[in-house]
Amino acid sequence: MQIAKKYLTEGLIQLTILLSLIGVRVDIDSYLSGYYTPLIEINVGPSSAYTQTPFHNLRDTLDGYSVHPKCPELDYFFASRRLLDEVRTLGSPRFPTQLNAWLVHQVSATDKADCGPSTSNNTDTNSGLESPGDEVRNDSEHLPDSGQEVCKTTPELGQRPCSAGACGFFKEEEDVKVKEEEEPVPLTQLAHSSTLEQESLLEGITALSDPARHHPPAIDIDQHWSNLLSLSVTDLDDLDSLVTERLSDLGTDITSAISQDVSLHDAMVTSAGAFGVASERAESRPVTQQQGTLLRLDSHSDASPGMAVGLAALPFATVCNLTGNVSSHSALGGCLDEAVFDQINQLGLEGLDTQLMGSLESIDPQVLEDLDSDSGLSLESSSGGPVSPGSSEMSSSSSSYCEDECGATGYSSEVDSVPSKGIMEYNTTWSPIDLSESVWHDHSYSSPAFFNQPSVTLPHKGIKEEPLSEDDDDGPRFDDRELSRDELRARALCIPFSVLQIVNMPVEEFLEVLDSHGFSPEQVTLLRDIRRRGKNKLAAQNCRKRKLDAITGLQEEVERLHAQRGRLLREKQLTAKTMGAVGQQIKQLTRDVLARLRDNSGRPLNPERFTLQCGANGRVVVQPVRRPAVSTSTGNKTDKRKKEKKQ
DNA sequence: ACTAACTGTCATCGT
DNA sequence: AGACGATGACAGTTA
Repeated sequence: MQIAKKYLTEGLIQLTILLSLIGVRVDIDSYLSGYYTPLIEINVGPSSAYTQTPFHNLRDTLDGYSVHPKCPELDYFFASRRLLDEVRTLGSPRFPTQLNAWLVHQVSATDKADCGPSTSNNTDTNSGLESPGDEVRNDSEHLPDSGQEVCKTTPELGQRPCSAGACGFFKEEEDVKVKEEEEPVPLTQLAHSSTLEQESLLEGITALSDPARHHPPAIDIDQHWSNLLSLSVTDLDDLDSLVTERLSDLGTDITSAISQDVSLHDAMVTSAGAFGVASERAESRPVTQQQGTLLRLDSHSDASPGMAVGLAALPFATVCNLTGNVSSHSALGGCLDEAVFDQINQLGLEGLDTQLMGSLESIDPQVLEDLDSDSGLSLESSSGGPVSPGSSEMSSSSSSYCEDECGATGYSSEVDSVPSKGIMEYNTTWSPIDLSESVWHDHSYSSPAFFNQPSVTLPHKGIKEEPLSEDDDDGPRFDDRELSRDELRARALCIPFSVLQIVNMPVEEFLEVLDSHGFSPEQVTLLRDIRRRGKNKLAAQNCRKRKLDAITGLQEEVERLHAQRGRLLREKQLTAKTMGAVGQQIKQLTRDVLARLRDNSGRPLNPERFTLQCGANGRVVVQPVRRPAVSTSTGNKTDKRKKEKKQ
């Protein structure tokens, strides 16, 4: 998931950069939220919740190419990633995406305050023409002539604290975690490093796109577009034609360029403090809004490869040169109309990966503290159900025991709390892998609360509990919660590990814990029992799930066989009817033929005494009807009986 | 009170 | 030998 997110984010960021360079302001947050809808569908697979996958094994194969055979979701996921890598190696800058949110207009610095962190736009329907509505008109009225175009990406990409893929890609995130141990930095901020890195990159690139600093030469707009479109002669013919059509509309108002589904407030960022404002607004945005956008926006991953060659392949300078012209709400705005965007939406974006990632490496971790990611998808996409209490505490899951059994662990990965001190040493050694998206349900050991709260187990009935607010303190949150027996035992024996930790840590780590902490024999026994019971609990859940699946499969097969039986019976009846009809026809034909034949005496043949036989060579011959052997046999029998009687 | 469904746990077996 | 997964059986809980 993280990898998919990363790719997606990269692509969108790159597209955003490109569009910003030509003066188009893009709201990618809503798109990013919507992108995960299909991923959610993947994650809510039927067996995902019960699949126990030793993802600590995957830690050693961060590329993820070694997929546990029992995790089809991961298999699918890594296969997709591998395909993406292969596509990457081809050098073709393509990434199938679709953007549904666009905004093309300028905003003055004074509008920033007016716009504010509104959240209404993201909950609008897909028809972007109606969503911005009045605001579009207002903004168009406020369009300053000297307004600067600023590319803004709302950092709403909720970064899961850990996932197999993310661990492989965001090394710097791990570095941040190490640093986090030194400084009590909220994990919430740290977990979104990927997004922040991209923003940092954008911040650096914005200088290039800033018309105030980068005044492109005044070149004819049509020539620019000709250059632009000529780069995709084969794949963008439609786009070309569309653009040509749109060129006739160059005189239209700039507001017409707002094609669809524009999250106006999110997209409007003035030139002053672009990213700061963006980040602040991102923080203030309610998560529920992200959910709304997540459900509202659709995303396509099936974009035709042919369309993948486009803006991403544009020379950087060419795009830059367009900046000033387009930003001045010239007639080019008409070119950026809906139909054109539909084409552009499918353009590939991976061409700049290397360059961008290189810039991402230079992220300043300190910046992460100022930014937040609403991660409108983390909770929803991961749980597929009620948010587990304490899900917000998965934080340390980004750095702790979210390992294999996280398959049944559920929920998510909202990162916001302080990691458990007792497990800090493991936080640094275990790669964070968040498989919460593969989880459907709660289990005692799966509650994310246990990551941070040693010796605390969420009882099963905790599923029905309302999700706790994320800003709750750890202490009272768990005091009023019923503890499992193992948690009570662990507390009684002062075991500094939560049940979840005990269960989920790799065996090597577990043995090391047993050896290095100087536990008493009772404590060791309890630790082993807790681990055994926890694993067995998950195994039982998995087993039951498989059993139900098997039952379901058998029921389906029974239904299928019933249907097949009925179909065969009908075929049999039909065949019998056909055979009967054919037999009657043959009999009738035989009678007709025989009636027209004459014997040596010139008399017609008796149909009862003669019949027609069709030979293998196709010849038809008249044969006398053989008396049934039964009659002879019966005669023989009667003879035998007579003889017996005589005897 | 009874029942079905769900869940945790134990014992056992195989890998 | 030990860890682990799978699974049947049993018991507790809950609706």
